Amino acid sequence: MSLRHALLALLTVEPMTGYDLSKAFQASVSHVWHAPDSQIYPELRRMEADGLLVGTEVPWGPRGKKREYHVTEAGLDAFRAWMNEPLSYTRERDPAHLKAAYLEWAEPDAARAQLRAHIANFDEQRVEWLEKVREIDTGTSAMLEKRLGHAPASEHASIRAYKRYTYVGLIARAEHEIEWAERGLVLIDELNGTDAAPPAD
Amino acid sequence: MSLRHALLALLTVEPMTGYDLSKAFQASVSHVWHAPDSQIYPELRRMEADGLLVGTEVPWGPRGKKREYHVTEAGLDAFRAWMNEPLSYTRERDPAHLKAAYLEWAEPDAARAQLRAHIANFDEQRVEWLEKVREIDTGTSAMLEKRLGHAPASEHASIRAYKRYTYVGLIARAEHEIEWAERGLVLIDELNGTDAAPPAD
DNA sequence: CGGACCATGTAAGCGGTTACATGATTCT
DNA sequence: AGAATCATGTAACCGCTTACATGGTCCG
Repeated sequence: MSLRHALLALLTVEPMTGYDLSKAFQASVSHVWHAPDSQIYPELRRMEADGLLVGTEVPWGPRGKKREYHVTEAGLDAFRAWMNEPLSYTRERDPAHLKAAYLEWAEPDAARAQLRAHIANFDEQRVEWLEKVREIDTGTSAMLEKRLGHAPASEHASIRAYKRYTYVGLIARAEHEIEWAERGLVLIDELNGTDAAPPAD
Repeated sequence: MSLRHALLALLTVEPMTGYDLSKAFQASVSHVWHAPDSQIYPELRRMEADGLLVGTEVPWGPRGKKREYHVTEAGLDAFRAWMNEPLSYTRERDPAHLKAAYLEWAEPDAARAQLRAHIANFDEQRVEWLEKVREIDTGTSAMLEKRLGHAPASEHASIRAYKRYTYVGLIARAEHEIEWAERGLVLIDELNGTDAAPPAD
């Protein structure tokens, strides 16, 4: 049910079409939340049916049209309610750590490749999030600046701070995952005796 | 598709029933992977149909019976193949960080409660994993000791080391999440001016 | 005899993935 | 004219959750 709230979060900035939201997901929430078109369009229809959004047909070119959604009062209430209610933490399901626990079954090279992929994955995320923080700090995030434009000045500090806080936390987590995988690479070498003889010194 | 491989991982130790596996999930893989009975039993049937397992009916009491599964060669091959192939990293979907990014929408107290729940959740996990590491170190993990009993002595170090490595990594991650949430609590206080006046000293 | 535990599922539904399908617009 | 992009979905399937259902065993 978080897709619904992620969509609400984005639509609190300004009315958007399904296509806009799809792009916004990639540009602004990517790596915190992902959703394909095939999920976004039907969900928007459902949200409209539930009264959280109102969709209006907007002409686009001579024959084309698009549907722009804006949040209703009920939608804002639903979003605030979600923000105020505690999250239910679901059980861990972590394939990378599951595999790590049984790494003795893998070929050493496959085990190394696994951990290198882990590093590559989180390094990529890290770079993206560093860029997000830079955008927050330099005022070059289109979505954030629009959001600030519609919010009272008294809230600007909070809005900016919470976004920054989120991304900085994700960067730290990515760095932790990278360090963990790097320790794993060392461990694989140790267990497979790549070092000729441990120096007794 | 990881449930299947988690089940294979556990069944490489010794033959077990669905009920045993359900318990083993709670005791040994809990918080790395969770699966309810309603998922385990049908999956075991499917795995048997796919030739990865063989199930044998074992009498249990005067009229009762249970089905004990053991891994076939094909099952071992499938498990090794999974261990040797790289994981595909799926997109992030992280409700806690999604909410954190929009914390200005929550009441300060709700925001605090949210972060405290985050701390409680990861603190609980941390305690469980610390206990797992202790069991590994003291040789009091039933599953691990059984596993070592069936493995050549030359592999004991690796088996133990990878399990330890996994849990230590998870502990570090939990601690990171706790630290992040604690920074968040400080941030909420700062933004809501709980401190009467910042000491200029 | 009752309560804790052992044992094995079915069924409905949900959120998400993957693949497919269609057509208009804008720019070069 | 063709390519990139804008725009909106449908359909099949999959893994997982939640709720429900049933019956046997073991021990005090």
